[in-house]
This record gives sequence, C-alpha cells and structure tokens, in this order.
Amino acid sequence: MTTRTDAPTRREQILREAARLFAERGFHGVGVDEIGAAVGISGPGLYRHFAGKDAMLAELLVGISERLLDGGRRRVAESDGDPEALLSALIDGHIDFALNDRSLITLHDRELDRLRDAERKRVRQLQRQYVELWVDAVRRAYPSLDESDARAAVHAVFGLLNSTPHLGPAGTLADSPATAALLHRLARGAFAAAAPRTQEAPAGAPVAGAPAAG
Amino acid sequence: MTTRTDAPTRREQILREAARLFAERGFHGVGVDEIGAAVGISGPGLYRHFAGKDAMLAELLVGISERLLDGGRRRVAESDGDPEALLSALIDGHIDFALNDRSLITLHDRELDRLRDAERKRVRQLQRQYVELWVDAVRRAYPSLDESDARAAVHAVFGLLNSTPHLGPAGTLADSPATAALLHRLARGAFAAAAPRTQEAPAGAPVAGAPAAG
DNA sequence: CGAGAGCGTTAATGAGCGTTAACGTATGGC
DNA sequence: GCCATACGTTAACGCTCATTAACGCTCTCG
Repeated sequence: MTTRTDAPTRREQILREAARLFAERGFHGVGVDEIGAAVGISGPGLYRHFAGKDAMLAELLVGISERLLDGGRRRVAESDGDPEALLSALIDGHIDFALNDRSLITLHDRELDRLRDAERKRVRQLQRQYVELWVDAVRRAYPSLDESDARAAVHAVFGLLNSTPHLGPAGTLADSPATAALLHRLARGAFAAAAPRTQEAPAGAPVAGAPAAG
Repeated sequence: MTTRTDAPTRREQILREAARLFAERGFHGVGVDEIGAAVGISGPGLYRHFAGKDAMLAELLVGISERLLDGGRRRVAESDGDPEALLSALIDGHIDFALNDRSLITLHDRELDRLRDAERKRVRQLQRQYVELWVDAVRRAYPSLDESDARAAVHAVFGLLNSTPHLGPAGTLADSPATAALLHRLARGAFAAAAPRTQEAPAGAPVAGAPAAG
C-alpha cells in the first residue's frame, strides 16, 4: 500500500479523466476536446503530454494489466503456502481493484482491440500471465480440477468480480466493505462448486435440479 | 425451441453480421461499408433495409433484451413451483444464450450508451425486468438473502455467465455441453455461497481464510 | 536582463465516415 | 407492354475529429 502524498501531476489527471470518459462512452465515442475540457485545458493541449489519443489508451491498458499482475505476484510471494489463503488474497486484491477503479476494469476488456499490435500483444501477455497465476492458485486449492476447467472458472470469476460497474453509480453503497465481502463469498462459492465433488472441498448445494444444459 | 426453416432474409443477414462486427470492433469502430461488404452489398445499400447505423444497433439491443426477458418469463411460467428447479432453468437458459450468441452478449452491456434516449430507456427497462425476475427466483431459493444482496449476486452471476466471450475463439471446445455444465455449477455455487450460512442451503467450503476484504 | 523550457491557446488541415442523391435493373401484377 | 416496387450501384455532400501549425505567456536559471 504505497500511498502517494504528492499532488497528482497533470499527466495523471489526464489519464484518470480519460479512463472515466473512455469507460463511459467508449474510446471512439470520446473526443480529445472532451478529455481536455475534463482537466481544464482544451483539445490540442493534450499533445504536450501524450503523443496522441491512442497513446493514452495504451498507457491506461498496459498500466492496468501491470498493476493487476504485480499485485497478484506480490500476493503469491507473500503467501505462506496455504492455498486457501492465497486464493482468498488474490480474490481480495482483485475486488479492491474492481471497486476502486471501476472505469479501468471496464476498459480492460472492452477497448483492447483499439491498440496497435505491439501494445495489444503486450497487454494480452500480461493478462495471460495473470490468468495463469490464478489458475495455479485455484488448482492448488482444488486439486481435482483439471487445467482447462480451472482456466474457464478463472475467466468466469473474473467476469463475476468485474461486474462491479453494473452495481449502480459509483459512490453508493455498492462499493462498501459489505459488497466486497459478498463478492468474495460469491467467488469462493463458484470455485468450490467448480470442482466435481471432492472430499477435501465440500462444495455445492445438494444438487437440486439436473444441472445438465442444452 | 421454435426452429425456423425458411431462409434468412437479407435483413436478418445484415443484423447478424452487424452484431458480429460491432462485438469485434465496437459500434464506432465499424463502418457501414464494412457491414455491407460482409453481406455482399456495398455501403449505402444498407439504407434500403435500415434507417441508419443507429437503427441496426437499436434493433439488436432491443431484440436481445426482449429475447432474454421472454425466455425468463417462459421458464417462470413453466415452473412447477420448485425454486431450485426454476433457478436451474433460468441459469441454463442464460447459458444457452451466452454460448450461442456470444456477440450479442458482448454488445448487450457494451454499446448501450450509443442508443437514442427512447431506445435506451426501453432496453434498460427490459434489462431491469429480467434482473428482477432473477432476483425473485434467487430469493425464493435462498430466503435468507436480503434483496440488495440478491440483486448484487444476480449481477455478478450475469458477469460470470457472460464471460463466455473470453473463453477463446468461438467454435472451439469452449461452447461444449461440458462448458455449459461447468458454468452452471459455478453459478449455483456462487448463489449458494451468497446466502450467509443457512440450514436449508448447505453452502460454501469450511471457510478457510478469513474472507473479510480490507 | 534574456534565453529557453514548459504549457496553453486558437486556427487550419485532412482524413474518415454516415447519409443522401441520382441513377440502373429485375420482377411481378394489371 | 408497362408501371411500380424492391434492391442495388456509384458519386457527391457535409460533419466530426485527430492531428499539426503558429503563436503566446510565465517561470527559472545563468
């Protein structure tokens, strides 16, 4: 938790506002004038800080992916070996991020295709590493899960945790500790149910309806 | 399952391709020429079938929302009163949709803001009704859940089920019945874990790490 | 003081794109 | 046979918008 005390630089200010606007109306739906206006300067003034609109998006997306991966790695490193605790820590970390940076979460999987090849590859690689980090943790906690199921479950739980933007306007009770705890329970419950009945992970309700789909 | 046998009309053809393209590159990222090319006509020829690009998006989004809500209502009507079975049926229905119409799922929560006021309101209203239908079903299955938690859980499970676009390119093993079954288990597990320990819904693993989020 | 870096401004440029105009071509009923 | 309708076409038009040009202001450092 390295908290910053110095004032946010103009650059950071721009990035934050751009993230908000991109999340609200999409990359193509936001004009540079609008971004400028959001920080009190107008239009082309942004070019003193960024090479272009694309560069802002790239920096945002790469930054998000790096932060997520770094956080995940840190938690793995700090883990004492208890797989359950590690999984809980990963979930909490992701929830923190999802609740505090909703707009970044929205961007993360929405505007990736708008990047140039180099940056898109880099972001995808970071995302992949983050996913695999989770997959390892999940499989350690639920050894009966095979790899592809674990990966699908991880993607699904990301979808679950990233649902925070749909919880209502930011700043309401939606981002309370209670919501964080609820999301945590949901994620744990999902993982527990992913493993097809094992002895060490007593999961799932007594199987009411036949779950077979299709 | 009202299967159509007659050939797809040009209109439908256009809608399907537009959905795919919008999902891939975003509404603003796709030009009318591109949509036209995808169905073998070019650019302005589309205007014989639609009033404009906006109209295509509107018809897609309204259509999705109506289909989802109708399906949900049908399953409620067909329910024999068993809340567990109803919830399972709703989940299966949503999974079917998510697996078979990935691009529509993607559009559903991504491009809503690009609609004009009237249509946006209509879509939101349909979505709200669909959510409330689920909330009712969930609360019947898990009476100990209070309403706002149930609603948050429903949104989260939608996020979980709608993660299918992230499962890899369509047509792979990702949209197999096994994946559907896995998603079903994940959703049920999440709901079961949402309710804070009740006697009738034996949920959750033996609470390994302290789930409190910081 | 004076030079130059850092930041902004407004005006112009130029491409992309949704939409409309104007103009064919088949088809099917009277 | 002929007119209307359905469905396309290509060629403008006009607007939006990212980017660049050209031009200040205001510090700070020598």
